[in-house]
Amino acid sequence: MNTQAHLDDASLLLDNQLCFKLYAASRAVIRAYKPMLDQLNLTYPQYLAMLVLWEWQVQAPEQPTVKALGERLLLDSGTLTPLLKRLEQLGFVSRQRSVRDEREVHLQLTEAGSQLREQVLPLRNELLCLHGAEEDEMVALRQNLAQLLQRFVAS
Amino acid sequence: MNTQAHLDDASLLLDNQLCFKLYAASRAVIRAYKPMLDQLNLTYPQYLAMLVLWEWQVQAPEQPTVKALGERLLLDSGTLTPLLKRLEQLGFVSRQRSVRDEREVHLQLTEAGSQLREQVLPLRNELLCLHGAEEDEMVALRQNLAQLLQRFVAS
DNA sequence: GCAATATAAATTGCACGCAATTTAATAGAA
DNA sequence: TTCTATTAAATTGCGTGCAATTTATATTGC
Repeated sequence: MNTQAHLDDASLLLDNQLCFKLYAASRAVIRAYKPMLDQLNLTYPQYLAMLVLWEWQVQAPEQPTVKALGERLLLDSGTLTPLLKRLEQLGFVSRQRSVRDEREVHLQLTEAGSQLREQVLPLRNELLCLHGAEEDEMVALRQNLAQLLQRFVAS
Repeated sequence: MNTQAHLDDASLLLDNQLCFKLYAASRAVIRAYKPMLDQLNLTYPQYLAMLVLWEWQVQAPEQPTVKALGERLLLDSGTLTPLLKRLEQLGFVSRQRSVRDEREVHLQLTEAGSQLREQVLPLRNELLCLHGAEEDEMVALRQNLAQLLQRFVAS
């Protein structure tokens, strides 16, 4: 019973765990988004999916498949299929089997889904204001996270 | 249909979203922990709960309640009750109603739960090595996250 | 002392995440 | 061509997260 020997090792203290800080911060930010997302009738991962679809509408000629969306969000079909069915039920997205390759499902924004974007910007600015988010600080953190993410995803 | 007006606004691009980076990085790190946690027979939030219990064993005279654990992990009884029942089934934790206040449930490490800690340190070092985590970088990121977390939890 | 309030866990219900499997369709090799 | 391997979604099962409610107990205000 040499418990004491381990007390000196602070590396397992919760407060020293980067992994917990990440986990807690991520959930805290999602929680902060909730009031805004409630107004849009979206959950947080649904919102992220919509961000990708709005972006795709502009940048790419063809609508993305479930796989392409999953690569962007780092999510698999086990998560995305039911999520997309809900977005379809909400009337924001339509899903259709590819004619060229019937394994694929293409995603298309409906008019309502497309127009939802207009509501996001003002709500999001309000949100950032509310939490006094500093632009500089956020840019720095984002870069740090990108680095970390790359390291861990690359693994 | 002034879609074009919004194209110029890059603030809604996924890659510019701090919230997505946080969310993705958090999941990536959890994924990286999985091989290690599989060896310990723990899920990630179960591991965080064990970290708190190991810490508590040393620092506080009395065993924590579910509420105290929840305050530390920022989780409520809806998440913790079933999680703790699983830790109990695994033989790592025992739960007992407080005698003084029967609303409370106190948590105690079993011998197996206490001993599990011995296995963590070497596994975790291996993990950090594997992903080439730089100590400096991690400290900086942790501080940034702590700041962000405080701002968003304080809200 | 006792009704009203507050508090701690537990429960319920729903939406993720993700591993593992299944289904359907395509691509590739012999 | 036909058999095999690969691929994209969907499905299944389990463990969170979290809002909302319920249950049981303790505290309070009168």
